[in-house]
Amino acid sequence: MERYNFQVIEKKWQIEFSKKKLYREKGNKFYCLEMFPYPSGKIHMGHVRNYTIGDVIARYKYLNGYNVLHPMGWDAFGLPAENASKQNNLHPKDWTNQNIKNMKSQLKMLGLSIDWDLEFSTCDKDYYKHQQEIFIDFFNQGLVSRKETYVNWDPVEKTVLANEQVIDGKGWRSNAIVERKKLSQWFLNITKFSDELLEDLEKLEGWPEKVKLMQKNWIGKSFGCEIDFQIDSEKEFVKIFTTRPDTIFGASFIALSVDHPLSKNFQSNGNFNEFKKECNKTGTTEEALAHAEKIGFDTGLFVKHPFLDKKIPIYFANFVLMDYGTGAIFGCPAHDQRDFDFAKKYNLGIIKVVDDSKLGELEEAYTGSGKLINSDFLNGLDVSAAKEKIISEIESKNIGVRKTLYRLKDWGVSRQRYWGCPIPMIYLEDGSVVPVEKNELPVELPDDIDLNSQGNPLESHPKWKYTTHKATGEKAIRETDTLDTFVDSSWYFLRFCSPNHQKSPFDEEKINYWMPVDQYIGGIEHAILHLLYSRFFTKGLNKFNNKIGISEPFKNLFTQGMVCHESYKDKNGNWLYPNEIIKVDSKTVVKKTDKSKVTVFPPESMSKSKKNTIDPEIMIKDYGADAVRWFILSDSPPEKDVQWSDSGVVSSNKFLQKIWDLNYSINNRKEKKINQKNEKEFISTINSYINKINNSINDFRFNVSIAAFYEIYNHFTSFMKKDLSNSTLKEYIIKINKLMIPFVPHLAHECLNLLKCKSINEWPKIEKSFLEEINFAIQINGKTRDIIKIKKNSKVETINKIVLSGSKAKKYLEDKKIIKTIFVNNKIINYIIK
RNA sequence: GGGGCGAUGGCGGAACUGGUAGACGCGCCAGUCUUAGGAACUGGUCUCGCAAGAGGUGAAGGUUCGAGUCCUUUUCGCCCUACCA
Repeated sequence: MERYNFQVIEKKWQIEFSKKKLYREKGNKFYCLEMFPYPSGKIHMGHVRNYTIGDVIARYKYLNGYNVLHPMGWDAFGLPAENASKQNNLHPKDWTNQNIKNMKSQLKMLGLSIDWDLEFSTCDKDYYKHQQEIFIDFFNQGLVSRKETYVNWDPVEKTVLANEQVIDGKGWRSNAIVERKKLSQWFLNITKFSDELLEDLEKLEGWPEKVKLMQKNWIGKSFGCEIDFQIDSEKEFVKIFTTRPDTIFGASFIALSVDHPLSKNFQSNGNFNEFKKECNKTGTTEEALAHAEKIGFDTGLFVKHPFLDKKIPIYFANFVLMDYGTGAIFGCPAHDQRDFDFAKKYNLGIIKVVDDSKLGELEEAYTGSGKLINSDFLNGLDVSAAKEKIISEIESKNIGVRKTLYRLKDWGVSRQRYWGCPIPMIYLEDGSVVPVEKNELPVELPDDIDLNSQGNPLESHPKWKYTTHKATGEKAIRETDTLDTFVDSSWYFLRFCSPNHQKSPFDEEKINYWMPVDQYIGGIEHAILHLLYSRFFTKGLNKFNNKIGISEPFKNLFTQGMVCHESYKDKNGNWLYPNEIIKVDSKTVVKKTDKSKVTVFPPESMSKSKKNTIDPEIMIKDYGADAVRWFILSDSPPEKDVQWSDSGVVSSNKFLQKIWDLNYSINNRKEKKINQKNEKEFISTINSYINKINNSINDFRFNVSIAAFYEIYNHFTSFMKKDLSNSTLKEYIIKINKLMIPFVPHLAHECLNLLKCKSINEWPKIEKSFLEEINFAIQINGKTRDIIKIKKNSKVETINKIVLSGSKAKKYLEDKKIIKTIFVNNKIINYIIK
């Protein structure tokens, strides 16, 4: 067998790839983008999968005649750099640049078709300068506001977190229980686009339904109305929000959040304060929240029912949130489960107002549809009609208004951190806040900082902090907060179109040509945050700057699954890396060092904490980049999780070796006799495989493409032995090599080189004339009895003749009466017999 | 609690709009060749059966000439989300 030396050959082609880009003079544009990597220092298998998928698409589109943009850069700001700096006494800038250098060389080892001339980092002042400009534009357009609000304070990271960064009441990174703290913060007013962000989801046909649904739920639009309930014996009102105004005749209590303004009246009430404490104690775990008991505090106050001569008690309740709606609700126990639980506990009335067509007492709330009962003028209407009627009634009585509510909140972007984009605002002595003059940009991050100072190092950097307002010469103080790093990644895809443009964030002409991104590829973990923010930025820029002419940044989105591996624990309960264990047999796994027994845990997403990671660089060095790419694409559909297996990559390597050997053998094959039947059969099958590969690439089913290559290899080896011309074999192995370029670019190029192929930058066309014969199924009573090869569009009569003259199905038809024949062109014929 | 996705051999997974179930790979079994090795090659591998054949896609029912695919019910698993009024 002819050896293939991937170490030497891959390096050789990587030099070629870095010179050769995917641009073409002619052809439609195609912008292929993978999600922005954070420069953590080393690539992991998740990156390998992401960029391999992207590379397949980029190269495939290029070979099919597209002018392809395939850039890469670095999402380089963020907390890890600061933490690492403290540990290693290395400046965040140096730590980040080192990491970038290392990761870039690792990515190059994968043989990706990236145009590195477009590379930039978000921590480059050339980049964040333009970001500051956009921020100021947004500020002038009313898309930025400053609000004094309660924020999610992470006591470990000593910073504010966005709502989206709080998971189960804990910081997404530190896992510390998040505290509430009142701070003045900068907000991007994403809620100004709530409706557009929601409605435009429908335009995104190339997005997974799942992601669109997650965004829809996150925006959380709901219809209903506000109603004012007059507090008995007082002039005050309680304003509530409800989506079920139709159930107002079933109202039996009012529930307020403990933070509701009315709570001021109870500040000196010890019982109330105790109750409030009790509410705050409610656990933060999922389990606790799911089963948290509904508890209330009776205020002793009542409201008047707006349509009945009835008093309704007011409670404070732990399940009412201040930051949604008005922080107050009316409870209709019969038709809301929470209200039902609450009413049971405090013995409040349960009045059925929607007919559930069941007799007797309710055992749980009925939330379905039906006709209204016990509801005066609403009786007999169904739920939606009742809603309409009651809302107009409420509006005409002037006690409330129709209202649409969103769950989406404005995006708090202030971070009390050093390693981020400085917010280009200054505070004047009179207390006003103004943007930095645009010609003063960038507001540069100072290098000389003391990272060991408490809190934000920018706070304790007087030279940087104290400045003057250039327009008036007034003394001023800089904003020392920096921007959330999600801001950095909300427009980088625009910058890639013209990364060196100096005058403005982007060259309009370039944007108009390249945007939107034709294919965006990344992880599902960005389904909400990053993708929603990017959509918001695009809309913000489009609406006010009118520069980009698009309202959605990503035409097609693909979310890949994770890379998984088993994890191992030794007898002392310590996690072990895969290379610290030995598999004795299918059941026994032992530790390398002392041969002690190891417990094996089922595969899950690779993570450093469980040490179930595989270093891509080692795999590339041992088996070659092509083998790693091949394996990661071959084993599972790309949107599903894939399980890394060493034996899988070993066999990938072996197969690629065989492909090389096949090319070599064809190149040196002795000429054989020519057999026309063989020629035709060989070529027609190859054409059906080309068809299969085209379809599977277009559908992102690369595992199916790869299966087809295995079949192709088997097809070639069986025909190598038969009578078939060398020219045919050579012609078609060249086509196959071209089909392999997107998957294994090094090997494919080397093979084409071996065969002295000159025209490599084109995709093989299917020769339709060779796809005339098809497999056709013969069924008897719905059971398949034979498969025959026939010409496309053969007539029933022709098929009948073939069946009766010699097919395996013939014997089933003898002496039988055919009562019906079902014929489906090019597929089956089904004889129904008695 | 709400929402979504899924269930096919020992394993990962194929099967385009209903039309050859199990492609392809891994693993396993047997054989060949061997400086007997975790190399290479050949054959086998859903179940029952010597065979012809029959059964078979989590379970039950339905529609159809024909169901892994469509409908109803149900069980299990995974993911997201959360007192959102």
